[in-house]
Amino acid sequence: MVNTNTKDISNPISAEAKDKILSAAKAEFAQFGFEGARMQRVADRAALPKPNIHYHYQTKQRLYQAVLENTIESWNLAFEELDSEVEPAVVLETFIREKLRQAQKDPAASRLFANEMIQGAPNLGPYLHTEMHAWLQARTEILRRWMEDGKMLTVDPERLIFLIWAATQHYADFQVQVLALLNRAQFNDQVAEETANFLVSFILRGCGLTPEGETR
Amino acid sequence: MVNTNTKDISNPISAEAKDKILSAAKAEFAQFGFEGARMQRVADRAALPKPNIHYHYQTKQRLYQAVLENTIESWNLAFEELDSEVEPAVVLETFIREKLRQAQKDPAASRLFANEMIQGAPNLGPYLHTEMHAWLQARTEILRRWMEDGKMLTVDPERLIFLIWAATQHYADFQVQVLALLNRAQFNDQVAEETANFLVSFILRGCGLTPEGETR
DNA sequence: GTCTATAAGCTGATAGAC
DNA sequence: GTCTATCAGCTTATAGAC
Repeated sequence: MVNTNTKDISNPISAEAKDKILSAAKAEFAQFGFEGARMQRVADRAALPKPNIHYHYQTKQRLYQAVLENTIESWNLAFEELDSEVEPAVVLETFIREKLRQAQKDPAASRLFANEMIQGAPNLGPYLHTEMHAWLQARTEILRRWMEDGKMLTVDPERLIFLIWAATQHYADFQVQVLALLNRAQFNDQVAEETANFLVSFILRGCGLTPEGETR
Repeated sequence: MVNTNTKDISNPISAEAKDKILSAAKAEFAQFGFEGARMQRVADRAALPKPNIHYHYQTKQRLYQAVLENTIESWNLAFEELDSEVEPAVVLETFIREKLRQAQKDPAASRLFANEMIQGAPNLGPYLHTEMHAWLQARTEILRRWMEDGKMLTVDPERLIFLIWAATQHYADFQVQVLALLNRAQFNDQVAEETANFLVSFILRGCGLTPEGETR
């Protein structure tokens, strides 16, 4: 095996097919989970014959892992920001808005993880205890420092992160419920903006960080 | 069909078998979703031969709908409380603690709904637009009245409910992730208590309802 | 009502032509 | 690398004995 990268640069046509398959598989696994996913539907979504999928990824299990790795990659890229020296309110607001933006732009990624977690993380179990744990530790350390410095109220930092994750991912994972209950047809920019504004002001207030313009 | 109830009172033995099947099916559908669920695994979980499942519920689809209806029933029973004349802080605290208690006691119910929503609510679509919509309307009306009366800060009432749902259900749906990141082996009473205390004080503060003992 | 045996069709995966 | 044809095993569901 010469090249284990996601994209095989040596053959653009093959790389394009692999990307198309990966994207189709992501949607399929996100909606139905690993066991519920069908290779035929992946092929249909990618508009390719079924054997092509097996040619590029051999088995359903390998395809699933490729999708997971590919998604985690882009997932992590976006959230390194929460470690700056700027004001807590600004950092938290950026974090919340970015998470919500991802939930709107790529709900399939969120649903893919939700499915994997609901099933008990059979594939991402090790990841939770290593990279994700380390990521969380680094963020909570920053939060703890802010609390010690009196820059924000003292709250359980891990559970604060959990709440932000849950509250933002909810708009991807439960999108159909949210839209039905809000009488909206789609999760467009307006709904996203209203949601972001609510979440930012509500969560900042919970952290003792009075949103600007609010009188106390 | 004489008796369409969940429990067939006329035959206790049969009723017991149906309950055992329903409980097993709930666990299976909660973990794998409708398409990922296997009738053989349902039978194994119920410790019954597979044909018995089909004798009582005919098809996989009917079994799934029976599980959904059964779960919604017990789901709704617990949340009528949010319409009293007592203090907002008390009502919200009761609501949050009750939701979290359910997430701990019956995580399968939460995961079942999560799976159905992630898949786009193919079976609960109508329910979202009728009963659930009506339930939410009634609660947000109470919240709006409290806001008008100055009893709490003015925030988007629908999204406040969404946040409480998301934040509490997270501990059922993402339990494996939460436990891994908190370095805990199980979601026991202590973890639940710590979580409830965090959520209550954080969310009440977000609503402008200072938790008792907090200095501002 | 319960269970063993089995049918009919679907699903992941491959053989082999191009 | 891509596609048609196809296999082996699994999955839902039922037939029929008890």
